[in-house]
Amino acid sequence: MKKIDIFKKLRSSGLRPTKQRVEIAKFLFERDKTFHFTIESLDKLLAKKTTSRFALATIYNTVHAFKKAGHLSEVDVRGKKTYFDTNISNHHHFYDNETSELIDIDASEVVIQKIPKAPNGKKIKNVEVFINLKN
Amino acid sequence: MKKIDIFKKLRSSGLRPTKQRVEIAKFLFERDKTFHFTIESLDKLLAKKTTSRFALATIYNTVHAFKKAGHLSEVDVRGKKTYFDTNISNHHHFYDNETSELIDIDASEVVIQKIPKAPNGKKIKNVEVFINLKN
DNA sequence: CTCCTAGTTTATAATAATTCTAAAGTAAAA
DNA sequence: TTTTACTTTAGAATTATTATAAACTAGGAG
Repeated sequence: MKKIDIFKKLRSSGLRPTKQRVEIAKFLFERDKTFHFTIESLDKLLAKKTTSRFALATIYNTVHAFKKAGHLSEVDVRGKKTYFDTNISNHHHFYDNETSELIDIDASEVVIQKIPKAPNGKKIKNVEVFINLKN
Repeated sequence: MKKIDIFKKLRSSGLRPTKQRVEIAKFLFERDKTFHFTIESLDKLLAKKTTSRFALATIYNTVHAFKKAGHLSEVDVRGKKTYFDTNISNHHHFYDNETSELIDIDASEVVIQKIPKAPNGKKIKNVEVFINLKN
């Protein structure tokens, strides 16, 4: 994804393309594979990769802005830290407890044959399959 | 579950049946239906139900001891608080975002037809299905 | 191009959930 | 009954996250 596209992506979602947002967006979205991270890991990786310095609050702000705009999704993982995912399509996850690592599973890789009805007055928003791994 | 059984349950899992543990265990396990809670909600409910007072640290200690002994399970829910479940059998959950409420789904209610292989060198520990609800 | 304004970044403080600590208390073995 | 190891407790410490308020900046108005 080129810089011009990053600009478009930000603009179209009502986000001013500031220096910080562009740098973080480039880091997150200029990838072939999907990327999973926590704020902490992102902070460390950005510190290594770029010469700029980002306040932690900026990383929180930016990641949440991207999430709100639909450019990032949040993953349900047990634990204190919040995990984010650059893959925003409907999909599932492996979770490796040993390494605290998430791996995407394409929606087509999982077929559910039977599922219960939603309780009275409620509807099913989405179904997440979470496969815990061991060695 | 009678008091004597609570004693046995604690003893058999290497936990001294102290006053606090017995009271908390009675509150958690003397139920027909499974019970979902966070430390905060348990603390409030205990404060209402019993005359005794428990230090918050004791509730944390006790709940973790029960979990370690296999009497409670922990549920993956996105958010800051940790959810626990008195249902320790393999099962799934509905999650109502509006009310932050969990509802158990019996393992037999969900049939998965197709699932990907675990990555190289890893095995599947368990599969959790999490159904998000909306109104 | 320059000024203005609303949106942004930043360092730091505040909050929330949880864990740690060390002293006082208690269960159960000796 | 005494001893010892395990528990409880209040409060401090830690960790992740959010709020605050002052300094900064992008982009439009003139």
